[in-house]
Amino acid sequence: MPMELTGTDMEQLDELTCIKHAYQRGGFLYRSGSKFQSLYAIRTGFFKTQVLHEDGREQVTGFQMAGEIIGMDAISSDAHACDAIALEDSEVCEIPFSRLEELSRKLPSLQRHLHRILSREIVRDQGIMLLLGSMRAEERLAAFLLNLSQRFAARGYSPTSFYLRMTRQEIGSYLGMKLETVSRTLSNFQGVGLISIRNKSVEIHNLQKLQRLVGPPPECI
Amino acid sequence: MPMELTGTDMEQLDELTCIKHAYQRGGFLYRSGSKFQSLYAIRTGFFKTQVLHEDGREQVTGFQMAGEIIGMDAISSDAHACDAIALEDSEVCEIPFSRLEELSRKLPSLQRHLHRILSREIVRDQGIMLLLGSMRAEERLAAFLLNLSQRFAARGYSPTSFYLRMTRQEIGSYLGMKLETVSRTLSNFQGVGLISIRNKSVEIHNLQKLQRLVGPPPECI
DNA sequence: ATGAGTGTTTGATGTATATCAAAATCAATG
DNA sequence: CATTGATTTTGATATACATCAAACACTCAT
Repeated sequence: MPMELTGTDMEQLDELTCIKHAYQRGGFLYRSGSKFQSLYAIRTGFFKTQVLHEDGREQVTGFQMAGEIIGMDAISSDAHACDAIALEDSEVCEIPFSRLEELSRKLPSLQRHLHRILSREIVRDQGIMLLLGSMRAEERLAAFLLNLSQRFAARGYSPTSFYLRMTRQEIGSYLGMKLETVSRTLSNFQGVGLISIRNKSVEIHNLQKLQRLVGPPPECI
Repeated sequence: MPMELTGTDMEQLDELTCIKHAYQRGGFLYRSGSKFQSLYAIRTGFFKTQVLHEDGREQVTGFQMAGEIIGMDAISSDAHACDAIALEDSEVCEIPFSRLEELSRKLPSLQRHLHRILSREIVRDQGIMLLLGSMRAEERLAAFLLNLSQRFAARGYSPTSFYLRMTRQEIGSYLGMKLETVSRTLSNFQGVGLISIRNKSVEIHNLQKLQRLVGPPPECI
């Protein structure tokens, strides 16, 4: 998990023997309200997290992929605050949180790492607030595609050609728009030659143009 | 800061002698990009945090009041990710983060407390994502007023009569709507007798009705 | 293969909220 | 106390996105 640990630290880290679990597509990693015990490191696969409003409305709060840690919202109340659902067959490492806390008291570098992970999640959420609060549909979708592109690239996959694991409906929920608007906007992008999209396969033809789209609102150009 | 500490722990906690600072209204507690050193506990007053997009757009990400901790977004990158600005004359306690980490290695209850605070911020942000992604202007504003109400109540102030420290513009930025829409919606609330609002003084006449407003979308009633 | 069911696209229309604009109110300062 | 600038309210209009609806394409199981 952490990369910047010294040799002896590393051995102690082994104590944090995570338990591996497999989840089928559609399976719940955890449910909102269930007792908090562990964080989960995604080894392979793809998840979404969503919060449900009493009245049935749902909001997708994130899409998580290999190497990312999930479940941190539950620390504050000892119960999970959202659902986590596998979007494809996946493997996760369960990290018992009490062990992690114990160990991070002994290993300052692990402690620092944990704090960074928690903080990174806060920064990510703020980015989404910016997106939801002040961007138009086109910009949101461009930002979304660029974000996926970067994360795939960071994992050694193509930044310009990838497969969407989520439905238009889930993209829309995440970005605060309706599935029809998602579909229309993607079609527009294709229409102007920015991307090719056929079902869930995306090919980005012009990353820079996409980046410029996220930028200033139309009146400012 | 933490309430659930044993006696001897408490003495050690004294080592975490925070440095007190005063800020005038309009003053920056920290700026986006500045080096991260400390978290800040607000003792008195009122702050806002905002992220700025390159192209000038800004998004208010939160309003913080006495007793709340601020600055946690900066842990992940060692630099602040947003601005924090005093909305009235305020006092904060600076908590050097390296000292806090050090001490929380010795005091499990402090460690746990810190983790909870970080996690609570994540949960809060998810709530705002839900609000921005799936609520209408009326619901957002009702949720906003109720949230302020609860937080004032928790501090011993009236939950039904309080003073808004922020402008309509700042409320709008926070809630993802324009200041005119904020103004109009507040006028509507007043029109139907839900609240009285004169400039920045709010009086809530019917908390329950306000609560019901946050709930289901109109078609579902 | 074939059909059922789910997900996607596209069109026509409606509506919530943004935009533009002007007046009214408030706060600060000399 | 008067003046200036910021903030707020309110109205008229525009527009981005939602809604409703129907056709179309996948996926999966029989």
